[in-house]
Amino acid sequence: MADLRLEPIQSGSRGTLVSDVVREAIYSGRFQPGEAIREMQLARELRVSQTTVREALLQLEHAGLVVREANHGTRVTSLSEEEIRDRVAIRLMLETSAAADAARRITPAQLAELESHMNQIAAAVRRNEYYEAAQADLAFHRTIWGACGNQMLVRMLDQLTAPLFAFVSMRQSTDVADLRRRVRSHEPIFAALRSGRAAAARKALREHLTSSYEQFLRGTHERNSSSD
Amino acid sequence: MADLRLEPIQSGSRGTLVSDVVREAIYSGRFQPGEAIREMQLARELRVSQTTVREALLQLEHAGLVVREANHGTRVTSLSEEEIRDRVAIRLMLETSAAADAARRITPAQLAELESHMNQIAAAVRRNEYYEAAQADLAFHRTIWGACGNQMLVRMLDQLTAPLFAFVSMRQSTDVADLRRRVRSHEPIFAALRSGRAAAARKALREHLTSSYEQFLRGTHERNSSSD
DNA sequence: CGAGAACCGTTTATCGATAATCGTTGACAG
DNA sequence: CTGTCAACGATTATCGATAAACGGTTCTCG
Repeated sequence: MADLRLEPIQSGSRGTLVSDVVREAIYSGRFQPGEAIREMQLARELRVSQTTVREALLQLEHAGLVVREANHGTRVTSLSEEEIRDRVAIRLMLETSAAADAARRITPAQLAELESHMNQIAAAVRRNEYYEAAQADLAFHRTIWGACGNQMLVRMLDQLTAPLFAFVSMRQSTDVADLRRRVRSHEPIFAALRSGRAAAARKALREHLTSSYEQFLRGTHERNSSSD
Repeated sequence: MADLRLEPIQSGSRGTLVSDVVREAIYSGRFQPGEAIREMQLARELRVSQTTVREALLQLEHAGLVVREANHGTRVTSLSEEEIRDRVAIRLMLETSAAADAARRITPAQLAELESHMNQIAAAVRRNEYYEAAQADLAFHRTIWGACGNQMLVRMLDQLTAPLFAFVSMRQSTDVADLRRRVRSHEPIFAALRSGRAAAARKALREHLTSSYEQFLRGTHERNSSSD
C-alpha cells in the first residue's frame, strides 16, 4: 500500500466545499460581521444550487460563524462584548481541563507538532503576517485539545472558539511588543506539557487565556474612547 | 394586545417539525441506538420531501442525537461507555459553574418553575412513568441553566446532555428506592439556589451528577455481569 | 392628512427529479 | 476454488423550479 500522506486535491462533498470557502471568507474578513449572506447570490457565484449553499450555511451556523433567522436570512455572526466574555469564561474552564489531561497523555509526535506551530507563529509575527500568526495560534491550541483524549471536549472547544478566532484574534492588529509577549506566553504551556506537569499546564494556560482576553479588552476600550 | 401565553399549535418550519418528530421518536425509544434512518423512507412516511428530511437530520446531528457518515447514511447515536464518561466529565464542569452563577441571579419565577418541575418528577415517579419523570428531570436542569445568564453555556449543555438523556436517563428502569433517592437529591440544589448560596449550589449539583453517574455505572455493570 | 389593507418584489423553504456514490453480488478467468 | 472486476441496486447528494413568507410600498378611504 502506498503511503497516504497526500490528500485529494478537493475533499468532501460540494456542500462542505462551499462551507470551506465561506468560512475562509469570514476568517479573512471578506465577509464582515453582521453582513447578510444571500443563498441564491452565493449559489450563482459558486455555480452550485441553492440547496447546496443552504447545507453549507447550516454547517456554518453549527460552527457559530453565521446566524440564521427563520424565513429571514443568514448573516455573519457579530459577537457582543458580553457574548465574547461568556465564551471566554467557558473556554477557560474547558481548555484548562484539556491542558491538564493533555499533560498526562501527550505523545512525542504531538509535542513536535506544538513546537512546529510555535515556530510558525514566531515566523509569521516576524513577517508581520497577523492572519497567518492567528491561524498558527489556533493550530497550536487545537493540538493541545487533541491531546486531551476527550473527543467531545475537542468538538466543544472548536465550536466555542471558532467565532472568537474569526472575530477577535484574526483582526487584532496590536503593537509589536504585545505580539512578542503573546508568542512567548506559549512557552510555559509547552514546557509544562512536555514535562507532564498537569497543574502547571493548567496554570500556564489560564494565564495565557486571561492575559489575551485582558489585552483584547484594552484594545476595544482604547478604540471606543478614541472614537468617542 | 391579547396575551400570548398560548403557542401556535404547530410552530416552525417543516424541517423543524420533522426534527421534532424524529427527536421524539428517539427519546421514546421507537428509534433504537445504532438504527439506520433512511431519508427517502422517512420522507414518504411524513409526506415531505427528502430535502426537508435532510435538513431535519442535520439539526439532529448538531444536537448529537444522530450520526451522519458522508455518502453512507444516518444512524441513531450509540454512545460508548467512554463517550458517556467524557460527556459527564464536561457536564460536571459546565453545570456546576452554571449552578453557581444561577444562585446569584435566579428570579422568583424561575424558582417557582423549578418547584413545579420537582413536583412533576415526584408525580411521575409515583405513577411509575419513567419517561415523563426523565423529561421533567431534564426540564428541571434546563431551568437552572437558563438562570445562569450565559446563553452559550445553555447551548453547550443542551448539546452535551441531549444524548445522555435520550440514551441513559430515559431508559433506566431502576428500582423504586433509587428513584426516590434521585428525586430527593434535587432538593438540596433547589434550597441552595433559593437562598443564593453559590458554593452550596455547586456542591449539591456535583453530588447529584456524580451519584447519578455512579448509579448508571452500577446499572450497566449489573447488566453486563448478569448477561455474561 | 393618516391609518390600515392590499400589493409586489425579494428571499427563504420546499418539492420532485436526476446524478453521483458506495457496498454487494455474481460472472469469469486463473 | 479463489481473487478480480464489472454491473446492479439502494441510498445519498445535487439540481432546477415552484411555493410560501416577509418587508416595504402604494393605494384607498375616512
